[in-house]
Amino acid sequence: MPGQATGKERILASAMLLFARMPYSDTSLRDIAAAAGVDVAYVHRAFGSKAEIFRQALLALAPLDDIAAGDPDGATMINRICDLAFLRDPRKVEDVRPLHLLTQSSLCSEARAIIAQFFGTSLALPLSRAFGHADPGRAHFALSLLSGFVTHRAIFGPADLLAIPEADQRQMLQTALMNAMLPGCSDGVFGWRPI
Amino acid sequence: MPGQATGKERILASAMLLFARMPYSDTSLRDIAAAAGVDVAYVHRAFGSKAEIFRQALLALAPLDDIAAGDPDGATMINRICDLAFLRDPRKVEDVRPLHLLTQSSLCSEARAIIAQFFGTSLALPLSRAFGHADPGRAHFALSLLSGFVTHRAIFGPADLLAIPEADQRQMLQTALMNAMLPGCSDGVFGWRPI
DNA sequence: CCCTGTTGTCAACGCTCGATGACAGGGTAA
DNA sequence: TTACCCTGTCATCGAGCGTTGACAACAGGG
Repeated sequence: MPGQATGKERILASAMLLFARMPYSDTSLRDIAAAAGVDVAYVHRAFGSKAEIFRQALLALAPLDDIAAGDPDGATMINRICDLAFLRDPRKVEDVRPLHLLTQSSLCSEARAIIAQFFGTSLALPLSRAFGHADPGRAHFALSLLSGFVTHRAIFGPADLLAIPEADQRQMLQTALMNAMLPGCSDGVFGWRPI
Repeated sequence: MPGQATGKERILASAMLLFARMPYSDTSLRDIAAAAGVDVAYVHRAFGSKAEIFRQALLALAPLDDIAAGDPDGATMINRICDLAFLRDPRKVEDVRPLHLLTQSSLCSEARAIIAQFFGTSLALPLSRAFGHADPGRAHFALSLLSGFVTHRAIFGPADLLAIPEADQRQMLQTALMNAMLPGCSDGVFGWRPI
């Protein structure tokens, strides 16, 4: 945490980091306070409640809205979505991938509505549109595979999976998402070829 | 809970139900005790610890060991694994799918090790073997997609996804897993044809 | 100067949690 | 009968949680 930032900023940065690293219920205000170098009471005082801190940490990830910019085709869209699973956060908050903050707390009731809305409007909708609105359910299906991959890798981190070079992991994920979106995986509608 | 069953049995049945419905950390021994109609102390006394109850609930609900019975080929193995996501519990414990118990608590640190071991030894290993040990990382990759689908559908339940007939959902999932396991998805090594 | 708001600390509250020690009934075997 | 385990209850413990009230330091404006 940079010492130059104000306490509130340090709290939010710490919250983003910790909420992306462990689920909502496992992240205590005392942990956040310790990481930000302030008192527990001030963490609560500055934001009002724990749920509000989480909400603001989620909103701070807002740049994900740009994902549908330029009305991309299916392959491009999937490529961008895969970025969320592999690219680090633009603010370079350590090793936090943007999607981690969504998946880590997906089981938490306070966060569920926000996350569900994000998946629906910011991801599934543009993804479905990029494939010609073929079948909106298919977009949700593909995204469920994506979030599973992100969660599984982050939580369990099976050695066998991590042994695969990241470029190959990404290739596998892209293929899986593309196949999920295309009813027939071998027709190469968008010039796509399975590996 | 049937009144004829012994206390220990009622506790385990309640634990299976509750652990599959909400994450480990949100499920208290007091909830389980109330559902089983016994005292909190006995829940702990009868099993030793909360983690042990969870472990036994896991073992009881998903007879995952049978999944590799008969040394099945890849397609059969994937078919059986999909059962975990769609079939109800054999004991007909309400609407609980076996995999729910695994995915609901996957984010909880206390349950993580237990679940990780389950995924590794009871699922990934036999799945990998069914495909000729080709690439153990690929099995973990496929399983991550599976758990993502189960979790996503259970937690968010997007209307567009639920609108797809269950048989079609299953077909999509099977295809996705098969494609994930096969480096080339169109060669039909096991007589498999994409939808 | 005083007044006021922001930033922050300290100590503590009430609550829920998992876990324990003491103990009671009831069946069984010696 | 006596001894013993299994089943089960009651009261309680210590720890961690989110939250709150009281208050200190410090700034800026009148």
